[in-house]
Amino acid sequence: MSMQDAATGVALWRQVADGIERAIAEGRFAAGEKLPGEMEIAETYRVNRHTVRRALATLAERGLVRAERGSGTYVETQRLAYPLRSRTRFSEIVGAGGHEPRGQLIEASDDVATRELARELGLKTGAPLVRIEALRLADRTPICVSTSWLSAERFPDAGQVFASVRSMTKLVAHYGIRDYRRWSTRITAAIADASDAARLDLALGRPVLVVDSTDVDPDGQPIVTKRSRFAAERVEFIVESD
Amino acid sequence: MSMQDAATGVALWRQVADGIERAIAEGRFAAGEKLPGEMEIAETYRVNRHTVRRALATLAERGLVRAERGSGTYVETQRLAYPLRSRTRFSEIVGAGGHEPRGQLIEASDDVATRELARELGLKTGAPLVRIEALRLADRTPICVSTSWLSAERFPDAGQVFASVRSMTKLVAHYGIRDYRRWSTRITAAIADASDAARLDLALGRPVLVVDSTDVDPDGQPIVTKRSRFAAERVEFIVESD
DNA sequence: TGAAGTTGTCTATTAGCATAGACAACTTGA
DNA sequence: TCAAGTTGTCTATGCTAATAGACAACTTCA
Repeated sequence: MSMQDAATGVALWRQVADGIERAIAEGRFAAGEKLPGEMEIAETYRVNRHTVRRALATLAERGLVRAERGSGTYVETQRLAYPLRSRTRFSEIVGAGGHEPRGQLIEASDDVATRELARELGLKTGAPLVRIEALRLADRTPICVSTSWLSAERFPDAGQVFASVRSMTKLVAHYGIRDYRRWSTRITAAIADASDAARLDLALGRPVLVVDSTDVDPDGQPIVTKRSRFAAERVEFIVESD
Repeated sequence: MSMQDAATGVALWRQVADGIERAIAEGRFAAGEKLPGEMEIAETYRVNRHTVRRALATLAERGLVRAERGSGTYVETQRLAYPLRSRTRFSEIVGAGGHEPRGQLIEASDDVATRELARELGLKTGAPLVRIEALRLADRTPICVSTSWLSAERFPDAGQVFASVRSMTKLVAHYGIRDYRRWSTRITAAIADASDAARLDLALGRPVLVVDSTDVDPDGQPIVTKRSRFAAERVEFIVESD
């Protein structure tokens, strides 16, 4: 009576996928952490790299991991809890969740105030503005793309400053503003457009949370108004009633 | 995010095999019971008959089921507990186990006593004997092949009698012996020879328990001496110390 | 800027899985 | 003895799994 391999009839890629999933579930790979390379996984399971790729593909389809070409495959982070209150700082929220907040400038340009922007910022229509397009990440995971408008008179060269400090908090601190608070927040949802989807590494047709917000300094003077698009599958907003 | 079939990466035959094994474990098919035909199983699982055959083959290899050509596939019985004591009756032991004892004559012939046989039966060397080759089963499962020798003088036409009664107990009762008891029992083991293997439905190279025994009547007079070959994988002898 | 390392994609080959049909070999029960 | 039903075996076909190699596309870091 020959002893049967316990896994006969179960595809290799399935065994590999189950193994990786178990490892993640057991916490042997933390959320956001980089998995070993496909070659290395192939060696540990003693299978072909293509077999590993198939296993990872199924995990990616289920949202457990995310592959980044040229970089590696990462354990998908849990949906980030994003509280909305008067003190809302991306870096603090992400840091409190155990992740490293990162930011990167996509584009900075001059703009002029539409009527809506002018009203939000307490300026006149047509006032000169600086428009900053930025991507914000937790570890390696893109969280949101935000378009910020600031007064070009009050924050000259804001684009260049942001490029170096990569943080809105640090940007305004550069201009002597040590504190600010959220003045208004409006939330809606939409389907990511092509450029946002690309930047957020989202599949086509996926939803984003669209947040229009304005921050003011301690004197109540508007500093910046933003339109941020959050990857809906990666965050959940917590509204604290007070 | 398309929902993945829970069984993707698991071969169909494996799923069928697991399903049948679970059904047996849950008692939905009793030991010794006949499974539905391969065609019927194929329909319930909605797979090809050959896929069912593969599933059954793996279960058979593990000893959970046994296929009988032309008849059906049966759930393998548990190893039969076969107590060895002075009152040892195949039919009683098998019946006590909840199975139907069956016997069938393979061959009956005249023989003469070797010195060993003569000693066992209390006869002289060269005395005329009847030799009965019989197969004994529990339900449909072959348990043992036994070669029995009886005195041709005391039990004339024993072969024909056995052919009709199919039981050693009934055979000797036919000659007026209402009771008998085990006088000696010796146990050893061997590999089944080709003919025994075929009769016991054993794979080549499988072991048999070889039991040499002699029964005597209430007066202590030897009745029959036998050499039985039990399928080792289907029985376990219980030696009761008293 | 370049080298090393990563994932993505392509072609190709071999083995196993699953299906289908036909018929043989055998058992069972009428 | 026969018909129906069963398991066993054969051929054939298409699809999936798994392996192998090569190179492209991209990121990271020195």
